[in-house]
Amino acid sequence: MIRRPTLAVVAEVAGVSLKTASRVLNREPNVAAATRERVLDAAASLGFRRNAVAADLARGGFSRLVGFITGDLANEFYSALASGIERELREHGLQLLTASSDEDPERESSLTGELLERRVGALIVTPAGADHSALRGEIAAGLTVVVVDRPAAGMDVDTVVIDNRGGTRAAVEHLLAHGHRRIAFVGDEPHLWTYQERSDEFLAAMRDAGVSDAERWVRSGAHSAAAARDLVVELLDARHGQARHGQARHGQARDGQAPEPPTAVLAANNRATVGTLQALRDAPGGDGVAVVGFDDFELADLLGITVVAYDAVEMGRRAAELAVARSADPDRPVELVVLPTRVVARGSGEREPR
Amino acid sequence: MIRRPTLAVVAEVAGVSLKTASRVLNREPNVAAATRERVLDAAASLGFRRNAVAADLARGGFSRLVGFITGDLANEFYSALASGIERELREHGLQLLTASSDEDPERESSLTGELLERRVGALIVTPAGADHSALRGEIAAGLTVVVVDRPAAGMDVDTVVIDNRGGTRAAVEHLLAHGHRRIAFVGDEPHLWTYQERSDEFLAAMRDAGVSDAERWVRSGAHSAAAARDLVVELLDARHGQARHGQARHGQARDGQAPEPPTAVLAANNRATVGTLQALRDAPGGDGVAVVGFDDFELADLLGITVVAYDAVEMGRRAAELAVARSADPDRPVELVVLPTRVVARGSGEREPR
DNA sequence: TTGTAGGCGTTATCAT
DNA sequence: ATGATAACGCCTACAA
Repeated sequence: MIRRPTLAVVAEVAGVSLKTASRVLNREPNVAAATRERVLDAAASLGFRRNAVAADLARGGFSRLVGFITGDLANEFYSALASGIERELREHGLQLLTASSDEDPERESSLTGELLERRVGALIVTPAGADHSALRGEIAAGLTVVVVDRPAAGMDVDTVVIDNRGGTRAAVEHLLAHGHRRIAFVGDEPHLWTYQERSDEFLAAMRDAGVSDAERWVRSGAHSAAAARDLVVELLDARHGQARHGQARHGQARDGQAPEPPTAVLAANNRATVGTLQALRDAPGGDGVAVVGFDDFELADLLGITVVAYDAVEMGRRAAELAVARSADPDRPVELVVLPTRVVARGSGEREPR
Repeated sequence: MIRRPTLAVVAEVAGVSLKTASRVLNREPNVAAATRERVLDAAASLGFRRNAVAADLARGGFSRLVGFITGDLANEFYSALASGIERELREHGLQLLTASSDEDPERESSLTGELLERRVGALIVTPAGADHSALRGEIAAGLTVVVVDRPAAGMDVDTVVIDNRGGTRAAVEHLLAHGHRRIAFVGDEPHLWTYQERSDEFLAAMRDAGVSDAERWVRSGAHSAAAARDLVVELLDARHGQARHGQARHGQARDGQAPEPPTAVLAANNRATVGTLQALRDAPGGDGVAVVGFDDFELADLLGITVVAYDAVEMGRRAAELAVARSADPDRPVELVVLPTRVVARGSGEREPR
């Protein structure tokens, strides 16, 4: 195991000083063409490879690495983000360091620590917890932080999100336009920002359409497809309808009001969509119910599922872009990027109510 | 933008030498308890964070980073790999640096270079090209390389693959057991190792079952769902059958033989599966055709698709494990890990031929 | 255009 | 148990 040649060796072989060799290999100006040649030849013949570790240390401050802390890399949404981030970073000569928090705030903060030890120039985060005290200190100390997907409460940092409200409203209006009034909303955990945005706007849109008691059909807890499936099965069961569900906040039956099953479902995330489809397949009274899902997914096309789609790769790219911009100019105003969504009609959302 | 406190500062505040502070923070033995306390206090109060860049440089040789060069991070298979890799690396205090080659050999080699500059301790690669001359030199120089998914031709390195032949044979036998004899094989690009393994074994299994002319139903080029769809539509069109397809190597019609459409399709990768399903939905004569897909996917369950499944996250984990093991002992024998596959019956593969 | 000196923040060696 | 001192490989001044 021979040691790699260093810049000093290259310089010696080329018969120049270390600094001159450095200049050549960094494409700095003010080097005679002949000298450049000699250095390049020497480097090539030695198989020289600059040591980015040493370079970063010498330069001081941050390394040319950017950290990405995600909920779970195996999740297609996060990996799409990672893909967009990596692509953009490369344009700027930066490398991506990824770490999965498993949506665990504690793990998130320990990962943050590890990445900071690596002196990442920026941290791109899909915040798991609500407490970002650790990060706040770092930001004050000059760390660039960009959050994606959900804003970080109480932290004034660059943020990239999608237009959750716009997408939700478009979905609701799409269903309303096809004649639906009894529309159910099946969402993830209520504490998630995206849940709140989407459910709030769902209710607002319904209210604007003259449906004032849409709360009856709002359900949360669809963190997995299985949970979503159960929620929808229950919704479809007209005999119990809304009253049975555990979440008193939303599910209250109004006295004397006939429980009616929804004719359409707005599934507020991709797992909810899958669960909803399972429920519609399995439960009596499931067919004919319209579905619009938030988040596009690969087979939505084949399945004919109407969705609210957006570009996750672009989201990642924009986040990386913000990270780079802020690193270059720490004083620039904080930016909030809101990416558009669009309804992609594929059949499931265009069924008329029976 | 204040500079971070260094170990020297911590030592000074604690009233000890730099080396002692270092010992404490690295949990080295031979430090008096009282001294340890003082150093820990100083570090905490200063908000000290070790600089991994400097540490790696001082230690010399490799950094505590591992590189992963993948075809496309946005692809769910690769991101599953990345997830498994990252999880395993973390156990060993290593961090993951990811880079996407877009399956472009040229890009793969430039990424390799960038990662090597970062002095990664190991490189985990899903090899895109056939030429790995650059890597070979590095391996000779002591770099740990592990390849995943496909072996690297002409390089004797640790490898993790799935049992492509076993999975293929199981799928074929599954279909044979349900009465199919006219089974089509729809695969990716012929130059891919996985294609070769799967198509070879397909033919062997068919031959073993007494079907000697299964080549008639072998198709390649299903790199995208759309391409796969076209291939299957053509296969189903009994009037032209196999003769029409451009790939003379496989598709030759035998003179005087009646063209018969297949009663079952073995889709050799997940995109091929999607395309096949689209074709069966759209083309006349498509329904009733049995399908088994290689690679499991999220909605296979909902769609009732029988697949050859395996654990991609585990694949990544094993690769990382090998990388760690070899870094620790460069002289250990090269290992080839073959992960098992299993047929998951969900309906589409159990249809009897009409 | 080229070179010299000093330092980046650790870890390793070898004393004490 | 502790500490001085020299690497590690490069870059940034600042000369020449």
